[in-house]
Amino acid sequence: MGRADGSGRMVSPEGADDAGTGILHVDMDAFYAAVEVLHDPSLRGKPLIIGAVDARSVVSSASYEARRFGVRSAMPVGQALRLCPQAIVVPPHFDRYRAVSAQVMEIFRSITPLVEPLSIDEAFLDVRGARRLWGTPGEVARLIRRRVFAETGLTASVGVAATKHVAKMASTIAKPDGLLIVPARDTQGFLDPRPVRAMWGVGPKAAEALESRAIRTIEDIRRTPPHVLERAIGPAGAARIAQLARGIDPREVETTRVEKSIGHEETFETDVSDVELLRAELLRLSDRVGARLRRAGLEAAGVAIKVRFSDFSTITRSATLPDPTAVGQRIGEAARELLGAVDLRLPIRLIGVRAERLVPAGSGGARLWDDDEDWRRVENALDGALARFGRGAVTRATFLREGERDARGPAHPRPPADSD
DNA sequence: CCTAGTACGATCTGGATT
DNA sequence: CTAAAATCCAGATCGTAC
Repeated sequence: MGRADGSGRMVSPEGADDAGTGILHVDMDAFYAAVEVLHDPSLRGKPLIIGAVDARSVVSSASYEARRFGVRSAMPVGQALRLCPQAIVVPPHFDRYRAVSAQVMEIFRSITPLVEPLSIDEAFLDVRGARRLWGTPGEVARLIRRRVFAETGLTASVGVAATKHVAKMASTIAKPDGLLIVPARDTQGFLDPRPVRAMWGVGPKAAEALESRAIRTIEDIRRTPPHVLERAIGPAGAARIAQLARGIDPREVETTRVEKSIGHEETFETDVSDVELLRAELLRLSDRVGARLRRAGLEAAGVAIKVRFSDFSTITRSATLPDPTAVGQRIGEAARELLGAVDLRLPIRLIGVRAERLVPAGSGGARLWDDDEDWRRVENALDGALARFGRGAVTRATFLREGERDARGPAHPRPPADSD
């Protein structure tokens, strides 16, 4: 197929059949590189690598001129330069990308409120209800491509289909500067011949697990009995791809999403063995995490650290906080405690801090935690006292069971023959 | 010039609870 | 009353995506 370098560009003709569709996936082409060209037009037409200049950085984005040489995202910059020595390395300017991204998302929202940003440079749109205002899904897709180019100078590729999964696949195939419409009745024919790896959510591991069983195309998936798929990639994955392979994807375009974790990590320029330096870094990262939590009006109930050693092996350690917090110091203390339990025989390449199990700041979780704290005190006290009399541990559950009669009463009738 | 940073969901494991 | 199976939860890891 050879489309990773952009050679597969395609544009569905005007008036193409778009019956039964309504989900658009819009994806900006070589986004970071394209924004840099906007900023410095002398870069146009040249092989560009967007990536930090330090030794251990990887390619964040590459212009199609560079991709022709085999340069890909996530490739070490050094390797990319070996493939394409004449490439120009440009350090990333995320503020620029964010600004252009906001502009593009605004264009989407001027068409429909049903916009689901997937990342800084792509989004799903549900335009099924926009017909009266803007025309059919195919017409809306053309309008969006035209407007994005007119208002930002950037090209976007669009997939149009009946579902998110097919729309996403279609935009990938259309790239760059393309449009691919897959009318509902053509969905199966579109999916069947494609390699399993082209499915959204099938990465190298799953693809290898399937291919080693001679499951190479989406049609193969469709014809494989469930238990074979399950043994290859596990029950959840199997159920998912079995559905997607049949064009079944009930996921809606979701306009709101709650963050489940907030973290920061960093790779050192050279590996670090000095524990004091690591502790200082943990505190720095924790302060940043705390700041972001507060800005979002959230608190973390749990903290995790991540440590990558010189041999690239990686561990994570996590713990529950005494009570939820957005205070960098508290997060840092917890992070340092976790680091204390880590075997530091190997030098460390990367360290990170992540806030988990986020709850709205104030209210909410706090009361439950107070309760729990009280109970822990009671349990600990009685545990110690009663242990001496040869009784088993006294737990909160003991009290709840014993107290049920009086505390709950008729409002909570005891179920017939459950527990015990 | 070897391998970023951020985030999410699934899976596995071990302990506690029912 | 005890034993065991089922269930839940937290922590750890893995795979994926951009």
